[in-house]
Amino acid sequence: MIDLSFAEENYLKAIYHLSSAGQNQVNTNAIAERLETKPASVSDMIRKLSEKGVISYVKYQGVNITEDGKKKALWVIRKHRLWEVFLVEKLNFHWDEVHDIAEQLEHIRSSLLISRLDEFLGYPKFDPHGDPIPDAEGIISSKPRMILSGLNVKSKVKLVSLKDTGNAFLNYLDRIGMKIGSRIRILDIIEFDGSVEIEIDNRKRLTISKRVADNLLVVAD
Amino acid sequence: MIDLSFAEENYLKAIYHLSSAGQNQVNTNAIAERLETKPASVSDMIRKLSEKGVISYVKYQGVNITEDGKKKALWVIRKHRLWEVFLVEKLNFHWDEVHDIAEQLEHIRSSLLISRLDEFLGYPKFDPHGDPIPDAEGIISSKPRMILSGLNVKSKVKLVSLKDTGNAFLNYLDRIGMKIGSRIRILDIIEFDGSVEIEIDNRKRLTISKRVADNLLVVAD
DNA sequence: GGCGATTTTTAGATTCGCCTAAATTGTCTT
DNA sequence: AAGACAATTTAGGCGAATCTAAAAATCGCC
Repeated sequence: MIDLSFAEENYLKAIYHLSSAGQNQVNTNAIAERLETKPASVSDMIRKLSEKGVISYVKYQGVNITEDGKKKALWVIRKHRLWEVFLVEKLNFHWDEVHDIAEQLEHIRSSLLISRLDEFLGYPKFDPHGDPIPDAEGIISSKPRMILSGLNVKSKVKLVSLKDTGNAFLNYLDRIGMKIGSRIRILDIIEFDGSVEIEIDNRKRLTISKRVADNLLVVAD
Repeated sequence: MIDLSFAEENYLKAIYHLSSAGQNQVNTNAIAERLETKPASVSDMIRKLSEKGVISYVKYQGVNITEDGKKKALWVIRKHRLWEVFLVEKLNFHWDEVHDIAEQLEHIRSSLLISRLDEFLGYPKFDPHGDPIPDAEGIISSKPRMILSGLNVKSKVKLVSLKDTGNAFLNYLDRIGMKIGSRIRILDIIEFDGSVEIEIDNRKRLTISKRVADNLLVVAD
């Protein structure tokens, strides 16, 4: 059970994300685009990863991640998200500043380090973007996330993540007093433009545009 | 001012340590031995590092680190030692467990991360082994370390580091109540076998063997 | 001061991760 | 159903970092 290289871990992570966010069959170009590399490089790496048993693939027909591959990907994701919590909670980074650093830290090899870090952080269940943190066995025990704009009137949900993490959007959310963890009740949906009337934390009522609602990821509450 | 690769950073660090622990001229074999690599690989890397201006060298005549190289080496050392403090102080690692992990963490690229970490740790001046932590400018402001067995009677010193970090030695120190930071007064030195009578923290008196005294690094107090 | 031993460098190969260019396979449109 | 076009793979090459084997330079001993 030899370790994967940094590059291999990054490919595997990309394949995991693509396959869990869409169909099972992940295609070469999608991986290349996600990793900002060339399809030819992806083909090369796919061969190596499949020799190592973390993905299975048939030429010209895309990639499937294996159970072993999924476990390894989730281990990297666990490390990434725990480090993000550390950076935000302990080192006072803002949640939109931590990705690049966590992208490096996720490759540090030491399972003892990660279990100690987990303990130090108080066993967090979500990272600062609202994404769930897999446990040491790679199990994600959390509700599926949904996009607010896809829900029905009267839904009661909790904000767990954002799709857009640009400053303009973050500032807007600050201004209306909405943050990760906020309870949201959907009061009405305007058919004309898709804007949504909501109540935040049982206190504040306001209307948000469809554009905003498209970028709010929530779980049933 | 392009970043050095991980391997380049490791070579530079080794060269720095060798040149500050001995003569200026560092020879190829010494570097190879320290990095557990082959002299041929070292020759190759030396060429590259000197092209980048971090060392200067004349063929067959060893290596000198430049000012720029020293600065870069000290930056890596600063990161290494701060991470060691983090691992011991925050994650409850024992000081003899942290080296391999810090060896990985020292290559993480983000000066903001390091300044935040420094702040989080309360601007420590020494790592868990007693080695001084360079500041952000690469300046080490701390007294030179000495070996206890080389001092005279009546010296008053502070324990800052150990040469032997094996478990047997650490257990012994625990047992006699000596730890990094302990104040030590030298009461007498037995000529016959070089053992040393000391007083620890103005409380406890005992005699330690020369062998033990050889492994205690102290600074004037 | 010369010669054998040691140190250092060079030469040539390998693996990894990437690239470009070209060939191949698959899909879609008409 | 046959091209045209898109996706994918192969071929060949490159730089980084390593190695072994061999050549070159230096050191040190007599």
